[in-house]
Amino acid sequence: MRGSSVGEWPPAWRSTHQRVAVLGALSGCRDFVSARELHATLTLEGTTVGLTTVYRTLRALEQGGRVDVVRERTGERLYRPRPTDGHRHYLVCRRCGLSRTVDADAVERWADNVAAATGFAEVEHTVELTGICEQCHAVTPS
Amino acid sequence: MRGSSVGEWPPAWRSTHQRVAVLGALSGCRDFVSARELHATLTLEGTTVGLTTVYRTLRALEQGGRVDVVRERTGERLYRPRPTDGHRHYLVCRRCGLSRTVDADAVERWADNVAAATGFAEVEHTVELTGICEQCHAVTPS
DNA sequence: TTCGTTGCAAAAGGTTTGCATACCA
DNA sequence: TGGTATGCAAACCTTTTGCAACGAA
Repeated sequence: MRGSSVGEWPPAWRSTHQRVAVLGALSGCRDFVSARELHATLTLEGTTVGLTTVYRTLRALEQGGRVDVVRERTGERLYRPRPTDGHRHYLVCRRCGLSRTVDADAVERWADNVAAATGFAEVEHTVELTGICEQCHAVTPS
Repeated sequence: MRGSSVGEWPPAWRSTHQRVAVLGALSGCRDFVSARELHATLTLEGTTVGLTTVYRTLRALEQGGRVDVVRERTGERLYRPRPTDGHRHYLVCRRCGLSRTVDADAVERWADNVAAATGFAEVEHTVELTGICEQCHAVTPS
């Protein structure tokens, strides 16, 4: 979305072992994960972090534009570290969760045009693509 | 409003006064409404309908593809009757909720191309556009 | 009469908050 | 030391479900 400054989030961001752990675990994820999954992973690793802290950290990252967020059908939020600057769009497998970055220039251009044509200001867009990846589809086509 | 030639999703769809009321109230909405708002509206009108029934009716309409659904930032679902067949995309004002149908052929084509190029099956897409409408922006630019 | 539908209450599920404690800078 | 971060428990919100009563066909 437009207008999010990617630089520095909270004025004072302390480096605690919990935050480092959350960031580390998140970085290790290639696909989208929920706060609960992240918390479970950390716990299994032996890291002591509260679920609340995971939520708070993810929210801070989200506000800072450092992660991409999609919503499950249930409303649950799934997070993924943002590879580079600017936002990305993904195609996520509904079966296994595999995510794949897709080229979304066409959508970006379209969104810009809509913004210009409608008179709306501060137009932001969310695009979510889901499907069944080749592997999953091979196992159970329908 | 007219409800006779409605469609036929659930194998057996009984016409109860509650369902007629929900459909009527929903039809009267030009913009997106939540289940709670719909329920409140009906209650104010003097119609006795349970919140549960509103949810169930909306879910049935959603499954039958008779309403468009968007998600609030909070995760809350907002519904709007679908004008015609085929799904639509909207540009919604974050201040007043005003919604506007936008031409989304470009996005449809792009989604189809992505589906074809990635090997994913049953690709579905969700596109949500939000902004500040001209009126609201005139009142408080930022 | 039959069986889908309703509504209340309670559960579920995810996310946020209050508040006392712990700890980084 | 000062003020931020943490974590537990409880609160919140929206949505779903169990179940007995109801009512359309």
